[in-house]
Amino acid sequence: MINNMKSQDLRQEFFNFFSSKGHIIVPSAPMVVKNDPTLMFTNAGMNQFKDIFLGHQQGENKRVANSQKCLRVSGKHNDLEEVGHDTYHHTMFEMLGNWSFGDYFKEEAISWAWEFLTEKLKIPTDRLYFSIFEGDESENLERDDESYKRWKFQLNGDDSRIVLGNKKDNFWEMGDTGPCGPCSEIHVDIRDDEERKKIPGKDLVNKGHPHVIEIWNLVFIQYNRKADGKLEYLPSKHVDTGMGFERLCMAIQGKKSNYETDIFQSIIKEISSITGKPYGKNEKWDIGLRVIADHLRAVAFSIADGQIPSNNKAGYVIRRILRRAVRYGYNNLETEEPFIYKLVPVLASTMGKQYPELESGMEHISKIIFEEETAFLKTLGKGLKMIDRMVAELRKEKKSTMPGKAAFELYDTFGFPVDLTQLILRENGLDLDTKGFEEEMKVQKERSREDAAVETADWTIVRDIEGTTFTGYEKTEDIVQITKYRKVKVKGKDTLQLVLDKTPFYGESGGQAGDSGVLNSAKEKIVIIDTVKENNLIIHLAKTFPADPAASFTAAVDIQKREMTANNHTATHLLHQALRAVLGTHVEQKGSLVTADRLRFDFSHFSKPSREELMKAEDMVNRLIRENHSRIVSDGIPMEEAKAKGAMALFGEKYGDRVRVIEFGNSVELCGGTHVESTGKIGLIKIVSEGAIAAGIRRIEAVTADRAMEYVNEKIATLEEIAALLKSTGNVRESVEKLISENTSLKKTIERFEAQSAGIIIKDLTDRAVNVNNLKFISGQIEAESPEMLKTIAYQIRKTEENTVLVIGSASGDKANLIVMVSDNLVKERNLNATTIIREISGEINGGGGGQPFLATAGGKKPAGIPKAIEKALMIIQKL
RNA sequence: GGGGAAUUAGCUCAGUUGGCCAGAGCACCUGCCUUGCACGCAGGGGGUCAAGGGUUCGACUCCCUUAUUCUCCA
Repeated sequence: MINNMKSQDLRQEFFNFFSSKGHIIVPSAPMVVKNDPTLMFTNAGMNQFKDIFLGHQQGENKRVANSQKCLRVSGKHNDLEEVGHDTYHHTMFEMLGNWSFGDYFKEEAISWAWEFLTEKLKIPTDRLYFSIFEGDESENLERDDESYKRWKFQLNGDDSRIVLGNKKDNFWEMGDTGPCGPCSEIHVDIRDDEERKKIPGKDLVNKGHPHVIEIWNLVFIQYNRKADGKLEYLPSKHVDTGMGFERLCMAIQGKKSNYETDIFQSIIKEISSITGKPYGKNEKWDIGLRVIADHLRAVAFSIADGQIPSNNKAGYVIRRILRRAVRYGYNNLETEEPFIYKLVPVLASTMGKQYPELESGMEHISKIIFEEETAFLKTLGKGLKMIDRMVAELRKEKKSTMPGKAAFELYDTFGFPVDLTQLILRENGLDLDTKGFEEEMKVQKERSREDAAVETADWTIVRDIEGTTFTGYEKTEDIVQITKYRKVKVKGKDTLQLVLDKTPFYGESGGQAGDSGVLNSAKEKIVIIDTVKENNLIIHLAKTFPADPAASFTAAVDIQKREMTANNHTATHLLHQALRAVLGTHVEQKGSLVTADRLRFDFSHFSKPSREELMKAEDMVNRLIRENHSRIVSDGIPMEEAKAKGAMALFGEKYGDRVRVIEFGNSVELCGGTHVESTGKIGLIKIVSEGAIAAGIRRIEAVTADRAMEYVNEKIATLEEIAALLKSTGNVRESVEKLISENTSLKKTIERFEAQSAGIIIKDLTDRAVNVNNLKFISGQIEAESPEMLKTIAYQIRKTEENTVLVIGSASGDKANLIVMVSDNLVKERNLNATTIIREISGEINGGGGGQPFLATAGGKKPAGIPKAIEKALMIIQKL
């Protein structure tokens, strides 16, 4: 069956085949899911058609086929830590599929699968096995005889290649409820003839043998599972098939491993040439090569879909995958420099034809990977230093096990992978307390979970009305009634939540802060601090509970705050447009916060925008403001129409949803927020700051309208004040520069003078030195500007005089300072100690102090005691 | 959203229960040596120890607040 068809041709063959059977070939949906909160990544071909199966939406075409890029990093059959150790697990893979939405069913699906595999691709029938659902008594489900008959027909009446499968293997369900049905799998046996003679392939189906594998699953959706667990027939039946592309290539190209197909070999060859580690020579190298080849695909595709590695959610998953690749490079292939980014062009040339986003985004993808690699290698380097120190310490203490806590600290705080820690320990003949590590990990997880916990009381229902109507687009004041309320305890703090039948209050969402305001009834006034959104429910956070919840209220939004917020929100849209114009269309919104006071806009961009670029963007927004573009709102239009208008930034919306589009001139965005009527109202925008928040993501903060004026005026006022202070009428900068250079030279002059005056004092003091008990005793009260002066003198004398004890004091206001210096030779030879001396004498100035044997200081509140303290010191020396 | 860590010269980093007036390498400047590709030697300049507050005789070191960056968990 060795066919040697290239992967690209094989994929095309699939499209051609199903195209000839009346299917429309659709492009792959993004691998990174933006509009389904239950899913971060596309993990199966059917994801993008979920709504059609659920009956929420009609498909445009009844017959569709495609190749879907998928990512799986967790789940029962896939653990990230396993990828690369075997020859068939992947994080990212392609799923070929053909779909029927209420059109053809089992007969066609089976006969086409047969035709494609055995006639088009010429896979010998004696290598194929077909499983069908055997039925299940507990569900009262019968054997899938339709499929059985059809396969038997294809096999010319020979049913020896048909295998019965149980509910676990051959009954597919989307979730606990929803569409489901029997499925029929096609398995292929790619073992050598010799092995095939020993054990029949039929015995190995679904037994986890790496060379007797499922390659195509045909799912026949004919039931709907209801909430009570019962099954009912669907009015229209669907076909959902999925064929693992990498496996298919392996079978057709006569390889024993997915990684030996041309899909991966081009990448692996490139890694080999960079690292000098060929594939197939050494198991350790092979694992590294496989891991990197696999992860490169996952990471590159994610970045192409706009998901940059970051420190949470989907971005964190991508970061972990990339770091795992770096780790294996470092461990198994001895790479110490970034190199994965160099592989992007090879990947783009292998897969770019089918996935053009790889080619167009090549430079961007490389850059992001390079930065991430560099950052992680730096982290590793730091960790290695730390672990070396820890190993040395363990050795010194003659311990053989590193505590789990230490390894956890390395991991948790410094991001140093545990497996590396373990490896290094092993190389040094040490162990790791893995149990302790796991325990620390558990504590960390619990802490995070606890934080998320909230205590929620049940709703008190006032009126039995479902949901809330938002009237805030048209009004800022409305007559409303309370439908329910409750108390919620978050981290020990009570908040009071009110839900209204309708409300002009905007609930925090889409980055825009919630409204505040008041609810007034005939008898009382309730202050609303904030408004939030929980799913589609608008919840008002109140300061007090109403005494009479059944009363009718006038809800009034804080208009000033609302208007200021609207200024900032519209300005955010204009800024987005301007950044795309100035920096390029790779700029995409990654987050946004709009409050009354300011706006914050996060966007994807790989380098720091220059001052000029920022000014250009700001200028453009100000121009758009002056051009006074009017707001055009299209509410409740279908997603497709919004896209046709050129709407940017698709977040959280599901395919087929009704959406709201806001337009100002050429700015078109999907947005549920509140905006100004025309851009002129904003008046002015000023960018206040710009910085990085993650690799490849920048953040801009800006102010508008009154706040922008305040900002500008403040800056001007400061400048004017400085000019006034400098009495500079012309160039303030020159004046400041002059001032600075003068200042430094003055500082030096002072230093010189201080040294000089210290010199005079020192001379004076040394002149009055007395010989006591075989040593030189220097003492006196001096006038010092600061305690620092005493120190300077003491260090100076220490340098010039030997065999000396110095005791000097100075007074500044009502504070007294003392310093005692003992020459090094006296410390050594006669065991003198400045600290003991100062302790004994500092009582005289009502203070205390300490220091080292050669130098000690003390401070106190009785300057009059200085002479007495010095006297006492002399007595101590005399008594020696 | 929560936890941990870091921030010291232009750059990369040391700085040990709070105390020898804050150090190294690279870079920079001056001089010497020398035809070389990290030259060598001698000397020198450069620090609000992230910012602000507190404790102390004394804080880079301890405590609090803020900012920025890294990192783990959700």
